[in-house]
Amino acid sequence: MQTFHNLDESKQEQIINAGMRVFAIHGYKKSYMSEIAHLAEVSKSTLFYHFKTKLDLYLFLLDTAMNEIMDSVNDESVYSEKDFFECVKIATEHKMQALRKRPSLMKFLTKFYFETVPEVEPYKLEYLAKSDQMRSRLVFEELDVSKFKETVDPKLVMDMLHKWTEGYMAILDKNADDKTDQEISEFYDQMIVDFLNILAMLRINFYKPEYL
Amino acid sequence: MQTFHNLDESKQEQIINAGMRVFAIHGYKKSYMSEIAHLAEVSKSTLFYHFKTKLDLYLFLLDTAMNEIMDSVNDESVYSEKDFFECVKIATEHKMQALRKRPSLMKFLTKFYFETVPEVEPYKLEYLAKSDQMRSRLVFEELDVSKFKETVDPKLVMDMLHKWTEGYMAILDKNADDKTDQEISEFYDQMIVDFLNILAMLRINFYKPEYL
DNA sequence: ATGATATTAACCGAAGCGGTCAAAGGAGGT
DNA sequence: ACCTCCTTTGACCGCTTCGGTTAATATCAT
Repeated sequence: MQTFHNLDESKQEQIINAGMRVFAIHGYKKSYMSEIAHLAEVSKSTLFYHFKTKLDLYLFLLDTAMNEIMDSVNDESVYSEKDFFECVKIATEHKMQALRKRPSLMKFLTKFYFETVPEVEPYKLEYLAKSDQMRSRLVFEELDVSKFKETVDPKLVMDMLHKWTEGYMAILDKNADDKTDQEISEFYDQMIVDFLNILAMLRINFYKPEYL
Repeated sequence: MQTFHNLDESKQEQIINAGMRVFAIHGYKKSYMSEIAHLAEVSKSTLFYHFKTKLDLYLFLLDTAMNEIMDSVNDESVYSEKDFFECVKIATEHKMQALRKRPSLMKFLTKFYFETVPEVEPYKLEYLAKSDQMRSRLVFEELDVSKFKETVDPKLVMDMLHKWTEGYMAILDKNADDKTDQEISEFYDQMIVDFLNILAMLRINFYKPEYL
């Protein structure tokens, strides 16, 4: 693991992406070092050279994932904006950029959270502590919702947009296995376009006329 | 497989649900007969008594899944309604009922579609033929969209609702592994409630006043 | 009791897993 | 050219676990 950071950055990326992806899809136990090695286009021995055991690799990826997600979320620019749609727009674009860089990150962490194998159990506490530090979900509670018509429930709008993005991600997820990185990027681009269109449509119809 | 239909219906259900669920989560190769047996609360030998091989069981589940999905979708009641929101409402409730009965069905079929193991490859053609018979997605093209305001794009609304349900399903999916069937049912109930609320909200704000 | 059907624990050979090791590249200094 | 050090790899090993078999047992209608 010390030797790992001396590698070409591109090869590091390959191994990290391959590892997260395989662990994200199959979970700890049903992920095999041979599979990760194959996807990363290195030999299995190379993995064992840089990481002494499978668990070592897993924990390294876990650490990497948690650091990256915290870096991307703890950006102050999101918290300054108070207009509902502007804020949602900025936050989503942020999240999108992070996921675009490492598509399997979220799924990897979620899968970890639901792991039942005893090897990884001890590390969940640490994970919970770190994710508490992220106040991402609380951010929307202090938003200005006075611009909405009375017939609109802001919480429902929030939920609707959230589920929409989850759905988009899920659709990508199903098809991602045989997509190139290029195609996945284009998919995210299309997603942002669709999302902005929806935001615009909702804004026109949900805001009181005087705020348009 | 002939002996299987003589069993108590409840035990048949247990085995079908366990099988679809395990195959849906792990795919063909990484699903183990021992795992399915454990989840179905029978012994591994029992599975091999009713189904000669793992592939036999898989193909039986595939057949069952395709028949059930076709039965639920080919219901004429969906096609008669022409009002946008009414039609979406009916179609979604239909789908929901089917998934509620067998939560892993869709995921099982999707997973099958993306299988790469040579054993199941030959059966994909048959699957494609059958799914072509289902005209579910075409149904919305002849809907009456004249009631919408000019600022609303019906296609975008349709897409938004579709992604929303996909998102809800994806969220369930992530947590489903350690949920009881009872809890999953309640989850679907909540989903229907949320969905109807969203439909109502959209209808009020997207339809021209004279149609409310 | 008897025969047919349904279920299981114990078992088997083969495959595939995590992990090791000796040998071989490859980049740089001399 | 040679040696040195770091990196990579194919071949290999012991062990687990898989799909599948078998023989013994449980269940039940007649």
